[in-house]
Amino acid sequence: MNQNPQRSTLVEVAHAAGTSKTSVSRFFGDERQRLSQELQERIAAAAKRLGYHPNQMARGLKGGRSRLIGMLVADIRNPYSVAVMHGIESVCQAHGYSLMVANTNNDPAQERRHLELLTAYRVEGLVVNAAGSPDRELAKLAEQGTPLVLVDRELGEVPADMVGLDDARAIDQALDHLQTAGYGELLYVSKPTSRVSSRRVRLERFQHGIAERGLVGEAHCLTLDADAAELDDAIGAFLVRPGTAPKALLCANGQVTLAVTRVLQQRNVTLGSVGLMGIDELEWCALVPPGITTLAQPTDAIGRAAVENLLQRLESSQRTSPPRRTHYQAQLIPRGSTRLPFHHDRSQESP
Amino acid sequence: MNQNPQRSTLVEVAHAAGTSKTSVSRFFGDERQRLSQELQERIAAAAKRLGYHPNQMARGLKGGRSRLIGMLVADIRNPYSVAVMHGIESVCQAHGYSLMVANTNNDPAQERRHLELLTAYRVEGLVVNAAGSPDRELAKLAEQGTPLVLVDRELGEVPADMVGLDDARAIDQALDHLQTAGYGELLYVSKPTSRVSSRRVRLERFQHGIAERGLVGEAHCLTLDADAAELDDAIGAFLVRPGTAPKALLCANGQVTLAVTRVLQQRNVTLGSVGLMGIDELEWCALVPPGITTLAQPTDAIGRAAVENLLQRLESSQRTSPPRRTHYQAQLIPRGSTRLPFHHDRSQESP
DNA sequence: AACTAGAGTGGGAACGTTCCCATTTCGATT
DNA sequence: AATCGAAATGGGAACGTTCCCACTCTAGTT
Repeated sequence: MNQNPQRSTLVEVAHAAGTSKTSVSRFFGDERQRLSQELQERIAAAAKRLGYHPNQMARGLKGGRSRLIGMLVADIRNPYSVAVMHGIESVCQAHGYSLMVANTNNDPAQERRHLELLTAYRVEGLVVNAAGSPDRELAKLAEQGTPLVLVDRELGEVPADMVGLDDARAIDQALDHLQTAGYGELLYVSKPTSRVSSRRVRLERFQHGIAERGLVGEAHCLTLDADAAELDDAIGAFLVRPGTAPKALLCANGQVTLAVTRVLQQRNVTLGSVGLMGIDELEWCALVPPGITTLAQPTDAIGRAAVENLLQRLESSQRTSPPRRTHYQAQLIPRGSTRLPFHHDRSQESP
Repeated sequence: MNQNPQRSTLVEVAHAAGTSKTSVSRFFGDERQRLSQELQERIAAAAKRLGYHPNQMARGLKGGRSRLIGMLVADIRNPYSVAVMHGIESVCQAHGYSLMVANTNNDPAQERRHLELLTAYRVEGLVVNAAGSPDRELAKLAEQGTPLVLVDRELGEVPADMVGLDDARAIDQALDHLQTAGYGELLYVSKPTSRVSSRRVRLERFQHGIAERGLVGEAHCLTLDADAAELDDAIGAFLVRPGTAPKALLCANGQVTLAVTRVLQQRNVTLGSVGLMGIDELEWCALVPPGITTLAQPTDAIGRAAVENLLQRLESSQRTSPPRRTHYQAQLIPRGSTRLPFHHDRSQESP
């Protein structure tokens, strides 16, 4: 019919409805009550007929409100990140914000790039779960008035709210559980702590924790993707090391749990006789016999809390109040992988 | 220092650099070559000093190019969707586009809502992987000139490109594999086909396929979240049904595979003696002994193809050429779950 | 009868860009 | 010497909104 079905504008609707742009603007903004019933109907009809939808870009320009929340994710294929993102998204939506997600593939260069993009779209708030973390840029952003929330990891110099797991307590829970279950010699496996605060806290607490509890322990940090062989070697060495107490592996996060489980399986290790436990609950942990014990993070709560923090600063404009930290407790889900077979009873050692 | 560190604008930079907004615009657009070396340096310095970043909203307004690609995802927690999304994101990025993701939780109302939002931001193209699918709205969008790509599923009336798996061929591969492996009696488990074309194609091909091959078979569609009990019942009934040939289950997608595996494990079924196979490769499929046979989808390729399609239409402006369908082949990954134990040899039946 | 309040409406200037169209300068060509 | 073209720059009108500030009623108050 009409050869050029361009998107129509406010003015066109106004014209079609025989009124002014101001009234149409009021209709689509939140000021309908100011319009007479009759005018409202005319506008609604015209808008529908023309297939009009307000242009959010133009709105953002004038009003200064983009209604956009940005999120910087280190690795979108990590189930943890996705779960948190899910929580974030629902809160955003509930408050009329849209979420703009940028995946950085754990690459500082991409982080910087994406951060720039996000600010170019004038996101009103930013959730950051990044690796290398362009601190300087983030700090500048915060300074310019964009509220920031860090998820799972802090960044030393950046004054921002933080939401995450109570890492220290989680490690304590793990150690307590393993000790109670009868394991006495531990290997902690983590990705390199680099600049990720949660990894660092977990590692340190592990070191302290085993000392406090009189356990034998050792920690190993490695990049999983790079040297699969290294992980295999480390675990191999741990397993053959002569020792008196039952051995167990503690995995710093879900990705590590996956990698470690693969290695153990390849080595034909029976889970339980060698203990296995990981932070992060994954959908398959119950399926690998005899079930892998995990510490579940309340991912949804973490995501929600992140945005709620953001929105609070945004709306109450207590923008400059000091940074808050919110820490959630992990939930222990005990399964067979930390249950010693009978013959491994504490009082006896097999030859 | 400065009490009001507002974001600075083009004009401010121009002023600071002692030049006009046009030149600054040229500097940040792609027309630097038109500026003298000296002026370029002055602008760069001023911009840096003021911490200037172009406002993408304003750019979008004037130029009509939002540089935004939208994506409607039915379920962001589905690893398949995330994998596809990953492919999409990298191509977007490579071409200077940003991705705006909207998760619809399989809810038509949210789909509509989010679609509206996406168009409000004037996304230049749209990737759709939705459930209920507001066909009308999508059709209108397409009509208005926004390129559309459907992923994994088609929508009858919407004239749009489509990228996905060669579903029919995949089912054939599965049936061939199962038959060769010695299974003769099959149960196909799927979520309700409803309006999802890929599910429908797979189901129909299964029905035809077993007939063609002279296999005994049956299909069951159910919503996984709602009645976990129903799945258990269905599988139970299938397993006890008297039959002569070895039995196997075929799962229509990754979510089904997960649910089915849970049921089988709870029922203490040994995988292999009852065959199990699923579409979609999941990271844990190798870990559940003796390994679950899958048909892997080339998710990354699918995502990339989706955006490439979009960009082609966007840039070559062959906007009105007829819809294209791109189908990828699945890759069979054979594992223990479709390997019959010896005593199940074809020529004999156990008592 | 003049005044006020408020409800309903509209005009026009922003918002921060891009892009079309000048204008200036200067060396090269007629 | 007059003309031309190209290179380097700038002025100003859009883009589609919002929002401030009118303006016009009608009805109630003095």
